[in-house]
Amino acid sequence: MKQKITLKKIAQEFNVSISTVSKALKDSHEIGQETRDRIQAFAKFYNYRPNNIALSLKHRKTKTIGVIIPEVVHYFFALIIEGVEQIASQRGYNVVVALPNESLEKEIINMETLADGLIDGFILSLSKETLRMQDYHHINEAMGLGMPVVLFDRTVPEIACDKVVVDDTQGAYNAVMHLFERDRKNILLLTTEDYISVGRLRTQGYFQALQEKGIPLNNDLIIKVVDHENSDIIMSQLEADILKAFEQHPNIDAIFAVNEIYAAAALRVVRKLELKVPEQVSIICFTDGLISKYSSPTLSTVSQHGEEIGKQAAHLLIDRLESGDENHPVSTSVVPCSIVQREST
Amino acid sequence: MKQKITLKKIAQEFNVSISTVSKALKDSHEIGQETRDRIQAFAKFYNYRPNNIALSLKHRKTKTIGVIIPEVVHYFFALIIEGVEQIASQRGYNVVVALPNESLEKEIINMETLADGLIDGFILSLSKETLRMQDYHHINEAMGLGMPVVLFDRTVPEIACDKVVVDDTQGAYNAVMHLFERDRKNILLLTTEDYISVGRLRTQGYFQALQEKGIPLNNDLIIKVVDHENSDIIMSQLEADILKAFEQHPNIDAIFAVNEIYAAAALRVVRKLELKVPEQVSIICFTDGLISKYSSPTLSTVSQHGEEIGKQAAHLLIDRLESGDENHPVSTSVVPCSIVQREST
DNA sequence: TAGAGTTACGAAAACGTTTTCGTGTTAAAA
DNA sequence: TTTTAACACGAAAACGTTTTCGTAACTCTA
Repeated sequence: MKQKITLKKIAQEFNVSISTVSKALKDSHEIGQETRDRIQAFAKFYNYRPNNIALSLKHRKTKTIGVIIPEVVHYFFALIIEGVEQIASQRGYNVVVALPNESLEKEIINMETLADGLIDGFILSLSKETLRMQDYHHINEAMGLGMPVVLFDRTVPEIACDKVVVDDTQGAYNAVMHLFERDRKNILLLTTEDYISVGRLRTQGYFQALQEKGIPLNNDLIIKVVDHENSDIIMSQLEADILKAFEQHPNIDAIFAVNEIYAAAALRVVRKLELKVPEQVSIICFTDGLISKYSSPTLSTVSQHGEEIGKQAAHLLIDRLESGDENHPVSTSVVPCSIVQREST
Repeated sequence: MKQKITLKKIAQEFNVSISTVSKALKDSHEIGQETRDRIQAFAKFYNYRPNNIALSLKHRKTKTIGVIIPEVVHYFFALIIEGVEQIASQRGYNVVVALPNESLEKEIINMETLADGLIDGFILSLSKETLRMQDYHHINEAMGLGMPVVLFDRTVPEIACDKVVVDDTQGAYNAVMHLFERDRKNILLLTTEDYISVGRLRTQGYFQALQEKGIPLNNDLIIKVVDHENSDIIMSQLEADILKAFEQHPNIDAIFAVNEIYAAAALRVVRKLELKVPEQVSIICFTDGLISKYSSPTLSTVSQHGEEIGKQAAHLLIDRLESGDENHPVSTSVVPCSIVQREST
């Protein structure tokens, strides 16, 4: 096993000092042309690469940013990462990602280990548990220690930092309007409990659209999915609820789901009832992911433009990092949603 | 902004040396009980946490392992990460993940930046492009520099390192047998081009099963999907191919796909043809992911137990890291597949 | 030929730790 | 009282860099 080559070894080889080597490799005019050439050739031959750890220690910054994603499996989050990576590499930063898997405890651990010198700043979306517990001390602590944080998608007002959010209310409103345009009147809403901000906001959008159309709110047409560790239980409960809704209200002619998993459940029930999509029942949902794209019929969705969110978050973070200004004002950027129409509407 | 607290600052506070502080925090008996207590209390109060970068530089190891995943969006890879994380945190390691997005170039960049001091070893699955180009120099270079590598899922014999693979051939064989047991005779195979090892192996399993049943190979029943940057083009081409196969061979009564995306395409075509699943056509595929779980009907799959793969890979890597033995023998561990039966068979 | 300027390099500090090896002080043993 | 041991702590090197500040040896200029 060849050991990694260091400045010291090169210096020994040429009987010069470490500083000379360092400068020679940076093509400093302080070093004679001939020495420079020889050292550079040698370094190239042995594939010298500076040790990042040493650089980080020296410069007290790591040029890497940490992305914390509650759950990888969402295509949406995958897009975020891609967006962040694009901008990061453009602007000379590395990206590492951590996956607390919706757990507050792991979120804290992830943040702490990353914060201990490994990264310069965070881009993160809060885990469900964090939201439920309303425990944000770790985020605020990190910021208190001068570690910038950009929150995206699942944010809360209690944390004063840069944020990138989608216009959930507007997106939901548009989705429901999209259904109205197709002469749908009785729209079943599948949403989350209110502590999930995005669920709450999307529910609001639904309300707004109804109100504007002068359609009275019918609580029977709102199903709030109760979260549970076991996703199978969530799903079967949800399907039962949807079935019941259809039994009580056979005139339901559209479904709006706040994510594609719920829409998939709806699709199963609708199929069981032998209703035609989209002829008898239209379906539209948030999250333009794999399930919507590959289900049959394919599902119309509200796309949140994950990549764009990732890009903006990265820009926001790096801008702050490079401003060096402690009082850099916080900003919230809102990226609009757009409707992706497919077979289900 | 409070600056992060360091040993030096604590030392100043107490008018002792840095070494004393370091030892006190480690509860060394070299330091008087009283001093120890006071320093520990102070450190706790100010929430002292050692700087990881400095530790890494000192110990010349980072206690973090890098996982390189060609594409996040696969649920399978998400499971891998979870498995790795579990074992890693159990054994005191951090995990960072990089996502080259199926590109050889990004794979190389990712590896290089991580290798420059950020991690102690790699767990990775080769990107499609890497496999196509058969360019493995970066992997071998990393290993040459004493950076251990564990390959999983998409592996090649040209790289001599620890590996964790699924028994693709066996899994495919079992899947096809599963179809035979349901009296299916004419099985359409949807597979990849042969340079993707897992596709090739799964195709082999299909051949084996047919051979054992004495059923002659019919090339019309084998569709090899040509890869393309634009997944929509892949999909529509695939759907056209499947449709053609059904037109030429109306007696097709089952489909075996090497991944769930292809199965989703099959499902769409079958629906278009108004064939009942599973009554008229059974479907089974590799990759027990979200699409299979949430499609309707739900798809039977060959599960590769991603989490288990991740766990074994992590163990393999950490074992090697901690053995300190340059000649630690390489091993390949094979984790069996199992069939998850759902509505489609 | 003295002074100034240039060239080509080295010494050393710094980043935050850990760890080995002293060493001065005090207490116990001979 | 001298020797020895235990105790409590500090100095310094090391990890691999970057960077500031010197400085010796030349080369000009006047």
